[in-house]
Amino acid sequence: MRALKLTNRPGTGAYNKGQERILQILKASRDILIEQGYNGLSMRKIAASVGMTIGNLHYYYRTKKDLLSDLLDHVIDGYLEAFNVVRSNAGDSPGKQMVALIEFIIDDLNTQETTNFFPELWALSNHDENASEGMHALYGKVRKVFKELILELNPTLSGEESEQVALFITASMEGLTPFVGKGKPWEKKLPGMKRIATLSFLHLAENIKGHEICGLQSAD
Amino acid sequence: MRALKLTNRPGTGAYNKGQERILQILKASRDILIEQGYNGLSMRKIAASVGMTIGNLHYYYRTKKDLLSDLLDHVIDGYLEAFNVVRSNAGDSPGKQMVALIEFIIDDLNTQETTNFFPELWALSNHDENASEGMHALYGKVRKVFKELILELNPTLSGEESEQVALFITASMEGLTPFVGKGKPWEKKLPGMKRIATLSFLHLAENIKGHEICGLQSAD
DNA sequence: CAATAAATAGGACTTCCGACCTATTTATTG
DNA sequence: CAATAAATAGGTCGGAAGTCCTATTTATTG
Repeated sequence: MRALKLTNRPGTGAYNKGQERILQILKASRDILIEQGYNGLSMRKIAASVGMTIGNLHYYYRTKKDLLSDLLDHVIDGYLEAFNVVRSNAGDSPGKQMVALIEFIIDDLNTQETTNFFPELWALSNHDENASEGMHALYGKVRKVFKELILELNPTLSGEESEQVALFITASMEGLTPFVGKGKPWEKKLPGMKRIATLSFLHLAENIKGHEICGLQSAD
Repeated sequence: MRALKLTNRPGTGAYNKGQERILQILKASRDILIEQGYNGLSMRKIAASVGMTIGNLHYYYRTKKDLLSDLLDHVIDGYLEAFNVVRSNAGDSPGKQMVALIEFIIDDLNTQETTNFFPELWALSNHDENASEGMHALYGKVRKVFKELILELNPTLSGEESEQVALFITASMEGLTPFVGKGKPWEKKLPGMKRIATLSFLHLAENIKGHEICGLQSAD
């Protein structure tokens, strides 16, 4: 069950047809965003792709900004759902859970959607407050899971310290996107990156000491 | 000495004034790209920012595509120059050189230019062949340096293996951009990320074994 | 079936965009 | 200073963008 705000027009989506239309709009928008980037995303293209008129599209979304907001929420929700599914099926051991999540995230880089969507989201987040919020909400939830797993693997860490390690690990994986993503020059090295990542991150989580992170403005 | 193609119009930039104009155009374009994203970058805005007419701007750059190409080369060249300066001043020990480069790259994330420019570049590279080429040329040069340092730190690795470790390390650092960059929610954690990164990457480079990377489709 | 609201089509308006063209002015050079 | 090329201003064109408005059609509900 997805909990979308779904436009901000009173009445829209009350009938079944309207509900379906909104999903069609979001799917078409997502496809265009992925294939052509935000720069290539226009109300006219979306309407044409769905097979409706611009007037009708504006009946569902008064402004492009409203549509983008719903679109980002929609896509982000999809990722969170998939992430939670993987987490649920990853067994009990924190080590195994962490490896499963790392492998899922890195494998997922090799999809056209992820390869193209996230760089677009990062760029948008630099100039769009709403995109920034959605993006950081997503990553915050992912980090929270990693933070807790790291705490189990390394109980000497404080919550703050574990969170920083989680930040480093999750951010690092995202950085692989423009390099080993779908169609990228190092796409074929994705398995190697997965091995290095699991190895390196697990070692980091298990062995890092708190004082190695938070050395508050220490001398040389 | 920068070696820019500088437009593709015969004659342009022959006089001193023209040379300066081109630099003004590139600087204005860069500022707008950083502040408003590629979506907000238009010939009219650039012309207005420089204080010239659109007609005059088109005299220097026939198309927006030409301008973007020169702009990306311009900015990328700047980064490469800075990177090479740091490398030259980092001493002889491969370990120290690597730490210096890691610290430089991560510190640099905390500038508005880097924070905003690179996500824009990554997104562009998904839909613009020319942007993709320039971007991967830049990262290729950075990786080459890391690859050689890693080989010195860990002579048991093959060239191929060292390159993959370099890929992982450099990509990981880039991933920090949308999180600890200028104005980002975790900006204040940049020093912590720097410590974790140096620690983790140095350990990785020194201790990883070749078979841990290239386990060619081995069984479990 | 009538009433009501949702969904749709089609157009119109304004703004901005990239690109082009033609004089005119400015700088350089012989 | 004259000749030549560079640099500039200003206008124009077609197109695409977002937004809005008004009928008209369709679906739901009492």
